[in-house]
Amino acid sequence: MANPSVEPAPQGAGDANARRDRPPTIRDVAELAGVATSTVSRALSRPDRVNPRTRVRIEEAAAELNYIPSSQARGLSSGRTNAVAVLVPDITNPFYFDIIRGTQHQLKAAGVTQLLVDTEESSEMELDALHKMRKSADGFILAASRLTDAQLTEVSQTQPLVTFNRASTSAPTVMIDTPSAIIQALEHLASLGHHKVCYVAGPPTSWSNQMRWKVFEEDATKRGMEVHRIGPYAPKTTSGAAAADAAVRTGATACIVFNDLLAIGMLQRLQARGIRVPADMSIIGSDDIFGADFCNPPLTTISSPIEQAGRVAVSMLLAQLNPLPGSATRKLAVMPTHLTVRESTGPAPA
Amino acid sequence: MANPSVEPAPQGAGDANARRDRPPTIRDVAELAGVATSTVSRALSRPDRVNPRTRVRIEEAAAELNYIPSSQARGLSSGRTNAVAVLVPDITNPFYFDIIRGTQHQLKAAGVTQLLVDTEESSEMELDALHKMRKSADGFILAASRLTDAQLTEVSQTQPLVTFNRASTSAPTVMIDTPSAIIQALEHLASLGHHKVCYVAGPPTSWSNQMRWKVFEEDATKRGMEVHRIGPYAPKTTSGAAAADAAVRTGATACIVFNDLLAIGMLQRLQARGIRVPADMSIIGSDDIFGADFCNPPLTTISSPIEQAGRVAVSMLLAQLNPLPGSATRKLAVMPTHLTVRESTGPAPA
DNA sequence: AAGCTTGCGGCAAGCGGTTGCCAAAAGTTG
DNA sequence: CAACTTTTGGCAACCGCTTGCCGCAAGCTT
Repeated sequence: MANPSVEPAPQGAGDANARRDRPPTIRDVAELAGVATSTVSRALSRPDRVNPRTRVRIEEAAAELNYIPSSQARGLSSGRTNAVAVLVPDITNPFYFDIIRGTQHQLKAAGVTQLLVDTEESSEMELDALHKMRKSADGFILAASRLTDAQLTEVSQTQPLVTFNRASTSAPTVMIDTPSAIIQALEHLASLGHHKVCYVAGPPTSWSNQMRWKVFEEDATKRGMEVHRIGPYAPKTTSGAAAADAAVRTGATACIVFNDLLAIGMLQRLQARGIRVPADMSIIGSDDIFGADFCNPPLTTISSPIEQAGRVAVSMLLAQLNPLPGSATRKLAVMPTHLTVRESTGPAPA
Repeated sequence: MANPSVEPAPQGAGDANARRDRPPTIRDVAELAGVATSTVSRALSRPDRVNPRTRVRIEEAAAELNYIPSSQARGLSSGRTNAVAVLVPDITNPFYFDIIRGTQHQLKAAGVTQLLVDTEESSEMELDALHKMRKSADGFILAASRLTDAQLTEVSQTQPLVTFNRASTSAPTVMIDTPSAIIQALEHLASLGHHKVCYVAGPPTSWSNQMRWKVFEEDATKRGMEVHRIGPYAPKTTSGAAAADAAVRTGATACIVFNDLLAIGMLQRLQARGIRVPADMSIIGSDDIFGADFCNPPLTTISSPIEQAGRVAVSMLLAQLNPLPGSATRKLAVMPTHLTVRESTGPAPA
């Protein structure tokens, strides 16, 4: 049981850290530096509150002991956890991966821990997580929240949160500019001579699904197109087959699909059925997820800066958590979108 | 200072929770139940330690107040955080998404929080995270660790961890059975008449990359094949172009590629250059990630139960954290693999 | 040089739980 | 019914860190 690190260090203080078996606490540092724990605490959190000389001494002591403050203890007294929970409806969906990537990146930069939660497309689970974790997270990022407006409002009164792709009057929101994207997509289809278009709907509880449909209908009607709508479908490639079959039956020559996952699923089914894309039917997806560029044919899709959106969401949340006196907190960020034309769209069949 | 919760509830106890502004603490529960906080604590953690009647009373009080113990405070005294950190080299890589999915799922089932960390393929960041988070996580799962054996050994002495896809004598490991998979793949290629094969290498620090190459070389040589090796390449689709070009230059008719990401990148490049897959060259990937089934052509690949591997990793870690008297902790889990033949492999060109 | 401002750092009271220890209560036994 | 054992539950001391309050000493003013 002889712990080799018990041996006194020959001389260099560099390896003094290994001396204790138990992780060093603030008290150890205080003792080593010859000050009170409170001073150590301040030296580490508000450095300008202590004399530079003392601070240096403390920092050296801390470094020597290899001291790391316990986030738990810190959280206990400060009431903050230094963690943010990110709630996504489906961790399986590459779209959310991109979001997670963005949030993770930005949170890490801010030294905040990310708590990832998969709500499995269920508003109950979402609510439950929001409730259970209210003590363990300083704030929440709700990606594509399934909550009702009322629920959202209620929750946002208790805890800081920002929603993503879900409009809310009560909480800051970052949104993907779907409307203009849908219009771009319809413009593109119109220019290719399509007259009969179909919207392939995603989850009914998805706010962005509703928005997309609304704009789609309005704009397509305005253009005098024949408008169809099918769905709802689960936003997964596996739902693509059913969607593809239904889409074909509508007689539309082009589809704008709720998201890329579904669109890719449709692509596969259409190919299996010998329906050529884009010769027989054009397909436009949404999100430009991983895979959209190398599927077959490569998917024309509405590109959104998803990862960046994740970053912005974090910034907004952090701004809310640590309000800067000067700047008012931004309540809404709209991320620009554009249509990425690849090979799944082409001229309408004659 | 009148505490509103002192008012007796009219009758229904259901909405009593909304009464206090501050989240209820164990003290509130104790007061409501008319017992000491210690009793509440025990009633909630070791129910058999208190009288059933008292326990029921406490449970009711807790429910009424909507009490949720603070994991922070609990952790402070118990020394546990109820969180597990999962370290992945690159959160961008779909392969790790699958792992994360698995760990997330299993951790959630166990009521443990997942702390996700992207180490950016750097052993320093990995070490750093391991160090910085030793207080905030009860254990670690290292996916495809970039650490040296020595580092791994050292770290594993301080904190509970399990490695994934990284052999280790010091820590429990879950591995993908790469060797047999590579052999299957070579068998497949041999049966298609390929004689010149090329291994497209991934990151040199990746242990599984080394293993794959080792087995590849051995087995291909045994079969009397002409063996090539190119690389290393970053495991990203964008590295695929360079890899494809290099692969073509070797004169090999088939490649086994470090992973699907790289393989898909190669596919794209080969197509762009007019080199037909599989007519001119066969490609075999590894991991069967999202996208491997719908790229063009669909990728023949080594399928691994990645998500399940994540789950197993969690189980092993949790077993380590809460050792059951009876069962010895498993030190190694090997996940079976199989070759999924799709359309990127075909007969060797004449 | 005396009086005053200001900066620095210590004291101690929490933050919300857990847990060892012990006394009171309840149950057993002869 | 007394003596003894077993439960049950309260007291209080932490866990590691933060922070309001306050005293001291150094720096400044006149």
